[in-house]
Amino acid sequence: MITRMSSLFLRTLREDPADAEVPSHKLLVRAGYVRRVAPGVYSWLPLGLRVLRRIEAIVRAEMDAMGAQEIQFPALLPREPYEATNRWTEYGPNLFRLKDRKGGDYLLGPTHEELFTLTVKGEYASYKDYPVSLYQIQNKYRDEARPRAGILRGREFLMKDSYSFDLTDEGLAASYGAHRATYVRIFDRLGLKYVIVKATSGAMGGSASEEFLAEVPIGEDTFVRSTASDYAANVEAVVTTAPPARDVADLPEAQVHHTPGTPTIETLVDFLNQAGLGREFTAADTLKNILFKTRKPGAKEWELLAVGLPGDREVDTKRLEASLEPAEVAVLEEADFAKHPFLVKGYIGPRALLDNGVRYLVDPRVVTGTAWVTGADKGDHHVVDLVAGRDFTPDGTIEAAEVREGDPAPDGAGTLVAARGIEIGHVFQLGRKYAEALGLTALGPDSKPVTITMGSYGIGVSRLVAVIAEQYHDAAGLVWPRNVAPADVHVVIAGKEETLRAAGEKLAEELHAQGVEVLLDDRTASPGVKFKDAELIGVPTIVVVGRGLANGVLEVKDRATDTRTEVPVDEVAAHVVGLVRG
RNA sequence: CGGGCUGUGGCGCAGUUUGGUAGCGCAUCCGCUUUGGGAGCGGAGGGUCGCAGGUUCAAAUCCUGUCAGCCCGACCA
Repeated sequence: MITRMSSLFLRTLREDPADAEVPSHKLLVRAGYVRRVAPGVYSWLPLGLRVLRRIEAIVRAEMDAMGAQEIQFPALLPREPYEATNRWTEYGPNLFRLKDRKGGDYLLGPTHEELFTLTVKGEYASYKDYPVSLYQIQNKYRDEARPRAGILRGREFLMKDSYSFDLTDEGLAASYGAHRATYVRIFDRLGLKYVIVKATSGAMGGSASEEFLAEVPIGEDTFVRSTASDYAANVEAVVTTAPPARDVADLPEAQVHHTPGTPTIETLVDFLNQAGLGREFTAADTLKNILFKTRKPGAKEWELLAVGLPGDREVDTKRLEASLEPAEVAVLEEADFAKHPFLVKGYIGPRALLDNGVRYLVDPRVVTGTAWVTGADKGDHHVVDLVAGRDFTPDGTIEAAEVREGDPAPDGAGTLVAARGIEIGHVFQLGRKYAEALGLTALGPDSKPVTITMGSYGIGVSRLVAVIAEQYHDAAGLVWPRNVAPADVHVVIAGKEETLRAAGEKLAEELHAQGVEVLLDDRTASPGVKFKDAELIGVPTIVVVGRGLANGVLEVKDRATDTRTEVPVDEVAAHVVGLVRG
């Protein structure tokens, strides 16, 4: 196809839109790919729609190749199925709800687990029907509290979601593996730089969950990876490397010291180092005990929880919550301290906690044989050389301490560094939650019902347009990878002479005849305008039909490297076809 | 939900402090010139200044209220 810019529905902007912050948002708007309609809601203009469709086609091709079957549900859904799984209420304010003229409740689907499950239930009844994987590529709706960054995080977005249905856990594992491999192929074809991180499976009780994170500086997810291996994980999933336990036999006795005016770790360390104890203390030698309260789902009563951490580490709330899920966590309030006089703020030690039956979990670094400076359970007193496994035995360990750059990687190779990413895909062994809630079973060979086990897998298709733009742009504009570019080649007629126009038209026809998608700039604008637009739009190959024509050559530019090659006119078509076909 | 900032032609902004005929750049249209890096000159169209109420002879400007947007955080994934 030849797309003529003289008639293309396109208006590029010279200036960045005021509401755009991140590069992809600025460039996609400036280059005329998308336009904002409402917060988090965007229109796709012709060039943008082409990129979206090309990404969608790659996703579809790979999903089909793995044997998943495409179906399509409505975006407008009735309340009932979501009532059955409790998500009508559980999903909270992020759910777009609406009423029909009769007052009936509807919603705009945020995900479609219920519909997929019910549909399979409606069609399949025998074990012989399984396994099966279904997918759709469909708009999703979430009333995000704060949409941002253009199409990177919208309230309407295009998502590929698929679900696998298996009879057995082994089957689910295989379906999960197949999806994961397919995702790798999709993201590789899209040219993305990404990592696969372990994700917490959350309250849904799934056994395995991984996120595909595209590495972009403006990403909203922080993850860590190893300097020496391909280990990468969400901060919530990092497992602390614990030192080996030590023999407690030769360790000095614990001693209580009067430590006036030391309610914080900093003041304590300063005090100890001036107390003449014959050694140097650091914050990492102290054990601080932080009080929380937790409540199990459905329970009324809060339960006390103390977390013991090396004094140089803060609690990472997300890691703490992930470790305690599905229970709720809250910090202890003044009133709670008042109720438990044995908790001496600033001087809480393991003994009072354990003596009073408070659940006490410690950082994995607190292994048997480690000696600590910690609270002595009365004001202005600390105990030195309190040894784990000898003087106190915690109820267990917990991953609650912050992860820091330089910490050893859990796989033993290298240290951790932080990076930013944005989620582009998620694979998740859902298990039987939805099948149980909605009664999806198959009759086995013994005529007994078997509850189906499910996997759920998502790819943010529209988000990928922005993510690719984030990874592929420069100061002048977008730089699309060939697989997703809105055209294969951008032919610029750089001048007004009829000979230039004729040569440009002829080249476009030749390329078109060979199946190359051509964007032809046949406008009357000045060459400078056309060059700027070509760079903004970001088609990977630009052919300039200009002053070189007098010498029988055209200029072929590579958008990414700015390499310019002069090619004889009658060889240009073949040259470009060679580039496009790679 | 908390904090900060902002609402003025299609887009980007000035004007608000100190009330007095609504302005600039880009884009659009017409004419002439120009054509290898977002052209020049001349002309033109287009805005009830987010909305409501108030103060005033007079409000984009001051006051009250309200709505919306953006950014940071919380939340979500």
